[in-house]
Formats: sequence, structure tokens, C-alpha cells
Amino acid sequence: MTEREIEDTRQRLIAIAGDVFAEHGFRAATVRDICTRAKANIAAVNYHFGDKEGLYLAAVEAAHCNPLELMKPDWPAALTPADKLRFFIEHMLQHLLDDRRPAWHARLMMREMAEPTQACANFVEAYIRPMAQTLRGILKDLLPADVGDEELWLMGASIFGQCLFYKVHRPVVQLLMGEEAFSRLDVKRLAEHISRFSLAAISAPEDELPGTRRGEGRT
Amino acid sequence: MTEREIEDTRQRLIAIAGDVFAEHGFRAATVRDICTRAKANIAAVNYHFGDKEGLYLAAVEAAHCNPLELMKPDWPAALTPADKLRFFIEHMLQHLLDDRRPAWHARLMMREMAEPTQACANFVEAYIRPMAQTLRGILKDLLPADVGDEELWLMGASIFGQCLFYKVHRPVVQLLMGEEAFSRLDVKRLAEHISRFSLAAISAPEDELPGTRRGEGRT
Amino acid sequence: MTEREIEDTRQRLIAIAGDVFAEHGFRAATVRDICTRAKANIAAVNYHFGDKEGLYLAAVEAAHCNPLELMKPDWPAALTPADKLRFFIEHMLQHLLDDRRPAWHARLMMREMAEPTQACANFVEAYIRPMAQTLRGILKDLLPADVGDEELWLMGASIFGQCLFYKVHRPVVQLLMGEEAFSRLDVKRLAEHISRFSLAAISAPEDELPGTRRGEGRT
Amino acid sequence: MTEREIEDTRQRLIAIAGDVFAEHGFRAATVRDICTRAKANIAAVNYHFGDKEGLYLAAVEAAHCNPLELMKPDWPAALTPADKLRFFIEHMLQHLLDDRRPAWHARLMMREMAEPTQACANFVEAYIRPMAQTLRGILKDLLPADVGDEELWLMGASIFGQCLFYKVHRPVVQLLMGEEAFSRLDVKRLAEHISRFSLAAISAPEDELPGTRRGEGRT
DNA sequence: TATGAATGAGCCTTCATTCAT
DNA sequence: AATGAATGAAGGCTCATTCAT
Repeated sequence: MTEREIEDTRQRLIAIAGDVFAEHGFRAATVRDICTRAKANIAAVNYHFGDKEGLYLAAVEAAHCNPLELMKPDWPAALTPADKLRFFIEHMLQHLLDDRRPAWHARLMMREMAEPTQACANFVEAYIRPMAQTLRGILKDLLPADVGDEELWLMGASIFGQCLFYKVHRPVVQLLMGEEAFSRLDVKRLAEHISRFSLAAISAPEDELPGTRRGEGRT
Repeated sequence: MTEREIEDTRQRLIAIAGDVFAEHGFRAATVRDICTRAKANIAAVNYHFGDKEGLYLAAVEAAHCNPLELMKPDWPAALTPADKLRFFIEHMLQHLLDDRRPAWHARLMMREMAEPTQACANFVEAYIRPMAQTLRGILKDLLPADVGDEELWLMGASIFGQCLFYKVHRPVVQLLMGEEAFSRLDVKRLAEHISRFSLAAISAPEDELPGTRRGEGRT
Repeated sequence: MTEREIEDTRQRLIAIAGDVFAEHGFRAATVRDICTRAKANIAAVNYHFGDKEGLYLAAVEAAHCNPLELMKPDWPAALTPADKLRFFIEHMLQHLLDDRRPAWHARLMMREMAEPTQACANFVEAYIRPMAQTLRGILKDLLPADVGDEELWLMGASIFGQCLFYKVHRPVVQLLMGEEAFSRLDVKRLAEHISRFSLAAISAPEDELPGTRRGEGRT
Repeated sequence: MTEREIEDTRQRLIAIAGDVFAEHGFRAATVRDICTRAKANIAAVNYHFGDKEGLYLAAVEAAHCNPLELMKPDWPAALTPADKLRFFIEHMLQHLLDDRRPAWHARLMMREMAEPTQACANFVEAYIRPMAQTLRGILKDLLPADVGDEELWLMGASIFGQCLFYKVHRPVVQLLMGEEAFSRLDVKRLAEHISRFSLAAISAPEDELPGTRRGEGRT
């Protein structure tokens, strides 16, 4: 058996495993199922990865080793901070919602975030923190120079939260809005809304918020 | 055994089951564990609920039977729309993040939203839609009268997304910020930020957003 | 199912397990084999005994809960110490070598002595020490009053050693002596020899042993 | 790989295997463990010895290839028969109990004696019978000329039995006596006792044994 | 020749479920 | 009605062994 075939078995196992783990979760996924689908022997998992968890870790790692443009973006020259944010949001949504890519990467990551395992810390460092740093850089340019660290985290969280919402809670959103209305929400539309919403929030002077007494809307 | 005791067993089973399902998920939770903790017979689940899934559905139903104030809020008289939004956000965060209450209602719902089962649709109708309607009512008051339906959904999603983020991705946020910084983010602080952020976004005149060319921040 | 039948299943399992463990040892014995032979479900072991080791412990306990006459002997009146020793030796050999009794009791104990598990300590206390005490009592009557404790242990060991030899190393003895000669060695003959040998050793005046210089035998 | 290295691998495998088999028994020992410890390939066992049992047989054979001095002793000139017996007993105990030497030879043989496999017969002929013959020679010199063959076997068995007892049942003896008292029993002390005990038994006139009626000890 | 990736039988255990009481 | 002993399918994992290189 050639080295290529060996590597193939491993890779096939990882790919299928990622799929199955994403579909059913760690516990519900079975080694037998994965091996059968990967046309590998039942003992192959133990052989290559030690145990089921080893395979899981390998799959999670594979999922996020695919580097994202957003981690260390190569900004088009002379991009304004606002456009950088728009770019960031649109690409993040693209990455999250694009159905063409193997879906399990994102799903697996979603699972890790909801129920962190040992893989979560690695994943955060390798994948999430770089993105968060990129976003913080953009926000720093958009906010006053004296903005606090905590404020920066909160701003970032607001943006991440808006983007992830459509990924994590998609089924609920579909049920709430109805399939049809939901289908009109493509990445472009969502990116436009979130960008506008966030930039407006970031740019608003603090003293112009609707007050507690007057209660008026924006008429 | 009296009827009262029987009912007690049922209720105890549901309460414990909700807890266990929320903690471990449907698959990883075991009937034996639930029955032992509930001091019920191992066969009680099948007897009372048909099977494990029956118990799960009952637990989910019980979780959202508990009405949330936000579904049909009894607003203090003369509250401004902005304050209604602040109230809504703070109470939602309270409900999501307060660790003192039996947490399983919220956790179970989180699970359902991330991995919908057959119980998801019921749950959305009974629990989520009323809240969403409440929010839409508030937003309608805050936005121009001619705001479109889709725009309204997107605004709501932005607010829900920001709130849920801290619940769903708490482990990641903890890792990113560090335990210490994270511990300073109590409900009050988060509610303040999300309210300010969202009200600013909602209230901002559309034509004052940072442009594409100029790239300046808010200095 | 009646209580009697329930108890039957447990007992059947223990009996068969003792047999199988004695035959193959703990590791090589399989739960499947035991359950099949006992006409019990494969999960019965886990249900009744927790796990394989639980069944093993139960089997070992069952093996030695059968009390031996030698533990607290009811001596015929006016028996001399020498006759007590003869009685002890003969009954011990009987117990060890009698092929009519379920063989696995003794075999299991042999295994425990050669490769002690957690069950060994229990077994020694419940089964071996009482016998050892009985023997020590006899020896004390046969030896001078000022005999040391260690001397007593060594005497006891010499007697136990002679008896156990035929049990533990039977296959070797058979090979060495040949089947035919071995078959002539019934319990009575062995008991007679060991008794005579041991009593002679115990009774011999210390100063009459064959010396180092003279080298003469008993002519 | 040179022939020398190959032979090295074989020998290393046998040595380690003997150790592991002695430690855990045939079934519990694993080929992987042996190969890893011997720094050999996992397939080396099957390659060199056909299968696991082949390796076992090779290890047992190697264990008793190592000739014991007792098989064909080179007695110091003018040694009395009694001293020969003392010498025999002390060296046998030394061989059995000395923990400094690679213990697996003796342990493996113990296993074979307690649970004979196909290797047992070879082993008895090559190893045990010579020792037994040596002992018989000594006993013949110590006993009257007209002693029967069976009597000779029984005498030999009494001596072997006393010596082996401390090896085979060591764990039990430790538990019975307590660690501390047991640790005082070095080879010298045991050899002295067994020699004295046996010589006394052998040398005693038959008509001086404690009688059945009188029951008195040696006062 | 000697390797190590791959195999498949089989092990112990867990689990939801059933069924006689 | 309610129990708990018993079930059998399935799970993860280990192991000696094989086979192409």
C-alpha cells in the first residue's frame, strides 16, 4: 500500500468523521458508522487516532486549520475603517452561511462553542482569537482613541453576536420568519444590515440616544 | 400509591429530566440516571412517557410553559419605547445568564435552538414568537412608521443575536477575555452596552454613517 | 418470575462462573461464555454483579463460604495432639484432593494464592487464618512450651507445604512418578506419610540430628 | 540488518517475553507490549515464532535451558549426605526466592507447574527430573538401604513441598504472618528450618513417634 | 527480509426497553 | 397500577494476526 493510500485512509476518516460529528455530535456519532462510510476497518480509528476522542480532535483541528482570510486580512489598499468592517462582516457571514463549502467545518465549530471539549481551547487560540484581533483593530480605528478595553470587547461581541445568530439559530429564524421570507435574506443583505446597524451604533454621539423621559422614536 | 404521589413522580421526573437533558444533551443523558436522581423506578419513564423521547418532549414543554415576563409584558405605565427596549434587553439577559435559578429551562431551549428536534416548532411558537412579537412592538415604536417588515426582522435579530451571544458562546468569550475580565461583565453591564449600542443604531440618521471613501472614525 | 427463580439465576451464574474462572483464570474467562453456559442473558452479569470483577468476587466468596471442618474442629473427645495432627492432615488432603466435590472451589483458591487479587485478603482471613490457627493450636501442644512464634509459623508452613504440594503440583508429580505409581497414592497413604514425617520432625530431640562431619545415615 | 542483529532481536524478544509472561500469564500478556519493550516490530513475533504460543514455548524453553547447579551437583569432596541435603535445600530456596536475579525463569516455571501447558512435559524432563534424581540420590544415602521406591518419592515430595510453599504461596504467607515477620525469613533461615525439620523426620526411628493413646508432646 | 498499516473477531459494558408479577 | 429483573442490540475498544511493500 502506497503512502498516498495510507494518507488517504486517514484523510477520508477525518473528513467523514467531521461530517458525522457535526451531524450527530460527539456522543451520538458512532465509530462504526464513520468507518463504514469511510470504507475503513472498524479498528482503523483506534489504529490511527488512538480512540474516538482522538479522531474527534483531529477532525476539529482539520476543520479550523483551513485559514480564514479574516485572521490576517490583506486589505485592499486605502480601505477606510468602515469599509474594513463591512468587509469583515460580509466575509464572516459568507464563511458561516455559504452552503457550498463542506458544511461540517462550521457546524463542528458551532458545537465546540456550545459544548466546549478539550478541543475548544486550541480552536479558540488558532481560529477565533486572530479573527477577534482583526476585528479589534478595525474597531480601534473607528472608536475614539481613549476607548476602554472592555468597551472594545463589548463592541466586538455585538458584531460577532449579530453574525453568528443567523448561523446558530437558523432553524429558529426560519420558523419565525417563514421559509420564504428567510430565503430572501442572502449574505449580501445580511451583511448590509449588520454593517449599517453596527456602524451607526459605533458612530453615534453618546449624548444623542433616546432618553428615558421623552420616549420618542426617530421620526 | 395515591394519585397525588403519582403526579409527584411525574413532576419530579420532568424536573430532573430537564436538568439532565440540559446538562448532557438528549443522547448522553440516561434514563437510569434520571430515574435514580428522581428516586423513581427505572421503568417509570416508559410507564409515564412511553419512551425516552416522550420524557424529553414533556421536559421541553414544561420548560417553556413557564411564561416569561417578556412574552406579554406588563409595562410600567408611561414607559418610553427606549426604556421598554432597555427593560426587554435586561430581562432577557437576566433570564439567560442568571445562574441562581434552575438553569435548565434556558439551557434546554438553547439546545433546541442549536439542534432542533421535533420539539422545536412547538417551542418556537409557544415561547419565542411571543417574545419576538413583544420586541417587534417596541421596535415599531422606535423606528419610522414606514419601516419594512424585513427591516424589522433584521433589527430584532440584531438584538437577539447580541443577547444570545453571551449565553451560547460563553465558553469562548471566557477563553478570549480571560476569566477575570469576563467575571466583571454582569447582567447590568451587558444590558447597558447592548441597549446603548442598539438604540444608537436604531436612532442614527441613515445619512450620517461613516462613508466608504473618507474612512474617518468618530473622533 | 418468582423470587426463587431470581435467586436461581444468580446462583447459577456464580456456580458456572466459579467453574469457568477456575478453568481459565480471570482474564481468559469470558462473560459471554459464562452467561451462555448459565443460560442467562449477556447483560445479566452486569445487572447482578456490576461487572466481571464483581462476579469474580462473588464466585470466590462462594467458594470459601463453605466452611471447613478444620477451621473450628469439633475434636473427638480425648484425642491426643498427635492424633489431632493426623486428623488435620488427613482432612486437609481430603478437602484438597477429593475429586467428588465441585473442583472449582479448590482450583479458584489455588489461583488466588498464586496470583492474589483483591479477593485474596478476604479469602485468607475467612478461610486460611482459621485453619492456620487450628494448626498452631495443635503444634503448640506438640512442641515445648517455650517454642517461639516464628518457629511455630515455620512448622505450620512445613505441614501446609507438604499437603498443598500434591494439589498445586499434581501435574508435575504425575509426570515424574508416572500415572500408575501416582494413582496408588490415595489420600490415606499421603496423610500417613505426611503425618509420620511431620511428627518425627517435631518430636526429634534437637541434638540427635545427623551431623556435618560424620555424614552417616540411619542404618 | 545483519544476522547478528536478527539473532539479537530474537533473543531480546525471548527475554522480554519470558519476563512479561511470568508477570501476567500467557493470556494477559500482549504481543504488542512485548514487542514494544523489546524495541521490535509488532509483526516480529509472528515472523520469528509463528504466533504468540510459539514465542511462549521458546521463552519457557529458554527458561529451563539455564542449567541449575542442583541438576548435577559438583559436590565438594567428602560432604556428608546430611550436608548434601542442607546444600540442596538452601540452593533450591535461593533459586526460588532470590529476587535479585531475573525472576522470570522461576516464575514462568511456577506457572507451568500450576497450570501445565504443552510446554510442561518438556520442562519436567529437562529441568525437574534431574533435580528430583539428585534429591533421590541424597535421600537414598540418608535412608535405610531397603527403603521402597514410593517411600522415596514421598520423602522427596515432602522436601520439595516445603521449599515450593514459600514461592507459590508467598502472598498468603505474607498476609498471614504480616509483612514484618515475613521479611525476617531470609533464605538462610528457611533453609535451616526445612533442613532441620526434614533431617529430623528422616532420621527418626519409626517406633518413637508420639502414640495415639498417650498424646504427650516432646517435653 | 522485515516492516507497519490494516484487519476482523471478540471482549466488556451500557442502554432503553420489555414483561411477568 | 407500578415494579424491577431481565433483555438484546449496539457501542468503544483490544488483540493477535495478515499482507503488501
